[in-house]
Formats: sequence, structure tokens, C-alpha cells
Amino acid sequence: MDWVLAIDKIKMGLSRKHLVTIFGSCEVDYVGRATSKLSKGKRLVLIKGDNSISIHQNRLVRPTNYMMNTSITIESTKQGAVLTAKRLNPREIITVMFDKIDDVQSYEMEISDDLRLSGSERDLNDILMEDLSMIEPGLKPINQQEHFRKGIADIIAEDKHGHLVVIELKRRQADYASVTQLQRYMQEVQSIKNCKARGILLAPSIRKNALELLEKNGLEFAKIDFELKPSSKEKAHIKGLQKKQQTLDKF
Amino acid sequence: MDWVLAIDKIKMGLSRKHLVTIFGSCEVDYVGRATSKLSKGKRLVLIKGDNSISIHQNRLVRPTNYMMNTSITIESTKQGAVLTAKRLNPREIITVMFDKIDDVQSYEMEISDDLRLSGSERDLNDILMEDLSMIEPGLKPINQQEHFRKGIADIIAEDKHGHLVVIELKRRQADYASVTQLQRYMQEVQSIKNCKARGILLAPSIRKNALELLEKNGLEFAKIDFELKPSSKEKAHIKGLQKKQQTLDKF
DNA sequence: GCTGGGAGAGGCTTA
DNA sequence: TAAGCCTTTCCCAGC
Repeated sequence: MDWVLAIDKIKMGLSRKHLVTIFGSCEVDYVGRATSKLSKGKRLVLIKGDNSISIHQNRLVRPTNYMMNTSITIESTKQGAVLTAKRLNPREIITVMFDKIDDVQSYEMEISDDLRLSGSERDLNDILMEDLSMIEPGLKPINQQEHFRKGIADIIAEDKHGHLVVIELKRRQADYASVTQLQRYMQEVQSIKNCKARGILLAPSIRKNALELLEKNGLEFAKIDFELKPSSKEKAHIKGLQKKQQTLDKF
Repeated sequence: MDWVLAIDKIKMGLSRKHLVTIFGSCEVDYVGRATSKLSKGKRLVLIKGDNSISIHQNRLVRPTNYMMNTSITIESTKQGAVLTAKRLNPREIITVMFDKIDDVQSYEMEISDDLRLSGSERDLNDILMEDLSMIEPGLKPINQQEHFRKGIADIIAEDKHGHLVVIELKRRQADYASVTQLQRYMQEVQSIKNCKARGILLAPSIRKNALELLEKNGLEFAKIDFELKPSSKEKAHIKGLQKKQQTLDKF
């Protein structure tokens, strides 16, 4: 592809906030929060209307290099063309040195967020808030996303004996970090409210070692099964709950 | 663009393991680890030679939907064309319903990975293993990446008094998780070797609350400064180290 | 608007 | 295959 034509088309796309794709042979340097160097090869460069850029090889979802909120320039050089994406704070720079540009496309698109309706952790949280009795009869929600000094507890509830229950919800397999997270909230709740509290980790599964740690700390695990509805108008549906440990009536 | 032509071009690209881009108007459904639905809009679909797919809007580096290791099919329908990407384990499916395809490109590219990143934690770890005296005079490395039942300690060393030192290295700001990670290793080391040990968290900075927790547990923080070399042939260079807390000669 | 704390999600690596 | 963990993150609250 002709250099002048290619560069013109890119500049035009940038100024119009189009989504621009550039396919060609290039080297890529990155200096910033880390550094990287990509030797010469064929790549796809994607530039979006919000001035984000990503450089793709022919494998993996994630780009090899990327940057948000950049200011992008492109100019011709002796060898071909060089595209530069810079930002300050943190200071970083991507340099793409093209020795050949095979193709440039410029697509007009809205720069708006796609509306995405989903069955995320937030959804599950909302559903659970409406009815905690699935976890355990008599369990009543008190607060959701309660901010403590050391983090945000997913759900605070009260059991039938009037004891505080801290619930940490995970959409995927719970691990060490999940357990220690819950522990931190427990400590803070207990010191603030000055009373003992129960802690429940709610997740589809838990790693064996994490479960050991959990139980050693007197916390409980409850398995949550939910099915996802293809139609996003409905929220996810929670299929069932199963306590690994029976409720400890130890108060 | 003509439907037959578009679909043919896509199928051809897929069979040849090209990087394929499709620009058009579509709805997107995703069911799997979460669910989501995108209403009709213009999008760019990226399919790579390793059967990964991502769907992009005109902002943000991250795609709105994506999947790895998929099996992809495309076929014409009454309304236009539908592209399906499926995988098992975890079972998930993306359905892209096109009502218009504006453009299809198919680029031949190697399916190789050639990014060299410098300044990774692995790099720093290697450099430190060669000389721990920067952290503290007389500190001698014993082992690197030592596997315990509950995790992998970055560096095990011995101080001038012959006491075991567990070092956890972070290339970015240390947080709660970093501290609890170190704590776990400490507990295990001490129970295995049946002796008291010191623990040092080594990072460019640490969050205030995390530092509190660290100190409350009798662990130490040391600040590490490193500079990144633009050329990835060289490793990152460690500029300096500074103990926040003086060495506790408490043994 | 910027900043900093907190939490999530993909992908690599080793057992 | 599973567990552990790292990362050029992202969001949200607070200033």
C-alpha cells in the first residue's frame, strides 16, 4: 500500500474518531510501567475513538501492547512510517515502526458504551439481598456493600439468633485471598460492633487449602449454584444453596 | 457487502488460521461464566489463528466480549448471518447475530508469541538472588521460588545472625493480599523448620492500611527502586533499597 | 478532574 | 488438570 495514502487514511480516521485498523509489518517498543520490545513481524494495530490503542499478534485475546488516553501521531520516515502513542501520568510511550503497511481501514462508529445486561456478582448480590433465607432460615439482610476502613463487605445480615453475619460472595472459585478478605471484615465488624459475628463465604466452589484455612478460623462455607439466563431481561437465577458446614449454634 | 461473499471470506480466513476482522451491525449474546446481551450496534469482531475471538466497541482497550479456545462457525440466516463461538469446560457460548456486514478482512500472520517484557517480577527476583546485600548486609540467598504446601515463597534467605528470612517481592504497590501471602509463608516456614523467622515485603511502595497490618504482625517492609531498561536485552536495574523499619535485632 | 484504595479476571507456570 | 499467583487493570468514592 502506498505510504502517503496509508498515512492520510490513518490521519483522517483519527481526526474523525473512527475505529482504525492498520495491518502491516512493524517493530514495537514500549517504555513505561514496564518495558518491552517486539521484533519485526506482521501485526494488527487497533485505534479507537477514545484514543486507546492496542497491538495484536495472531494469538490470544489480549494485545501484546496497549495504552489508554493516548495522544497519537503518525509520520513518514526514511524506512516507512512511525506511529507514536504517548501519555503522561504515568509517563509512557509506544512506538510502532512500520516497514510495510498492507492495509488501513477506518470505520465510523459511535463512541458510546455498549449497554450490557449481565449476571454478574452484583446481580447475585441483589438477588440474595431480596431473600437470604436460601442460605439459612431466618437470615435477614441488613446492608449491602458496606464500607469498612479495610474493605467492602458484600452483605451484612443477622441470623435468627440476632447475631451479625458477614457474607462474602464470589462468582467463581474462592481462594486464599477470598478467605483473608472475609477475615479482615470479620475483625473489623467485631471490633466496631463489639460483638462476635459469623462469617460465611458464598461461592460455587472453594480450593481445598482455602477451605482448611477458612475452617481453622471458624468461618463457614456455603456452596451457591446459579444458572444463567440467556435472556438478559431476567436476572440470573439461583438454583440452590448448600451449607458445607452446618450452622454453628455456638453463641 | 454481499452475504455470500462475506461468509465465504470469513470461512476461508478461519480455515487458513488468518487473523480475521469483521465490521458490521450485530447483536451479541454471551452465556457462560456470566451472561450478557448487547443490543444492536456497530462492532468490530476479531478472530485470531488460535481460535480466540473478541468483540470491540469504539472505546476502551478491553473487548466487550471475548473467548479463548473456541470452535467457531458462521452461517447465513433469514436476517443475515450468525456467528457462533463455543467452548466446553467452562461451557460458554457467544452468539453474534449480524444484520449487516460492512467489511471483512483476512490477514495472513504467524501464530507466534514474540514479546519480550523486562522489569517483570521474575527479572527482579533473579537480580536479587545474585546479591541480597542491597537489602541488608550479610543477607545470603538460600532458595528461590520455594514451594510450600500453601504457596510459593519468592526468596528464602539467611541473615547475618543465621536467622531465616522469608522475602516476598512485588513489582508494584503492595496491598493486603501481599501481606497475607507473606504471613502464610511465614507460618509454614516456622512450623516446618521449627524456629522463628523474619519476613520482609519488598516493593516499590505499600498501601497505608497494608503497612499497618504488616507491622502489627511483626513483619518488615523494604522499599525497592528499579529502573527499566528500554532495551529488553538487558534486565531491569535495581537502583536502590531502603528499609522502612530498621532491622529488628530481636532474636 | 484527579487520586488512591480495593477487588476482579485472564493467562502462565509448575506439579 | 488444578492450584497458585502475577499484571501495562478497572471502578468507585472521596477530595
